Amino acid sequence: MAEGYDRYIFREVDHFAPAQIFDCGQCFRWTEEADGSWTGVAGNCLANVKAVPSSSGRPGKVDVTVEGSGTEMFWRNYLDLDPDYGEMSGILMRGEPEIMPVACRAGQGIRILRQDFWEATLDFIISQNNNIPRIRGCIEKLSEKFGKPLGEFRGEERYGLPCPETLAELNRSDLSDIHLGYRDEYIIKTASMWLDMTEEERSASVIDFPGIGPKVESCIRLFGLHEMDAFPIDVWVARLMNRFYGFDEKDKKGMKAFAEEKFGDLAGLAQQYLFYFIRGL
DNA sequence: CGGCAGGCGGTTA
DNA sequence: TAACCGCCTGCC
Repeated sequence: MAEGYDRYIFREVDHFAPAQIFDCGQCFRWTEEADGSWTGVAGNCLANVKAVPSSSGRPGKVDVTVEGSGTEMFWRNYLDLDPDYGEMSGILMRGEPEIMPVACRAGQGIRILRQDFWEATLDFIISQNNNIPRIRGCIEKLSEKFGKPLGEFRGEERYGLPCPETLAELNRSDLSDIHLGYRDEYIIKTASMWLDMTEEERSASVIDFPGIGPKVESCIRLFGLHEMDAFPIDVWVARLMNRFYGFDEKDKKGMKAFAEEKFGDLAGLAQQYLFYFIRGL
């Protein structure tokens, strides 16, 4: 290993499966290495994360190797290592006896990352009318072209996500080689609006940014503001709600009310278990 | 080539 | 308020 890396070992962690956390649609910048560890970018910090299981079902360790400025506290917070996911999934299982226990067991290594508000905003505007591999490609290309170089990890240079100041200055033609389609306009407008607002104004009016409707807003609230009661309904969740609970796939209102009643404060976590479960079927 | 997936914005009644 | 369609790219 090269010099200049910091390494943090978090002990006694259970409910932590990188493949579930980084590949369940909440983030787009993490990729799996041949050894089963995951490398990715959060904020302007580059890291490699590895789960180290211990014997016979005891809580294991999370091994984080960092290139950049992220502190131990930053990564503990970003990976959401403090909340008791066993307790939270237990509450969800007891509240809904039909499909939730199965979904919770299938995705018991899921945690909801505490991502940056701007990062979630940019990512989920790009996610509209789009699929995960293409979203990942767009965000990588955007970062390579307009983001800050963060250093190399295992021979590959990585870049931070472009800041709103940079994107607000661009024309649509600057973004044409990223292949964002009509979303390029939303990104530029949102970036310039972002700069004129306080943090309170931004979080109070997420849905007023161009390119953000109810679904994208819910994603930004859940993943960028860690509002655990937000319940994003994408096509997969709508299909699941139809298949297992008999909702009409267009009845988003009914689904929201159901989620609020059954899952309450933990609806967002419930959504992640359900999303992970239905995608695996 | 056509069909389709994906979520928002705008228009219509 | 709901119903509908266009937007853009990539994959089948």
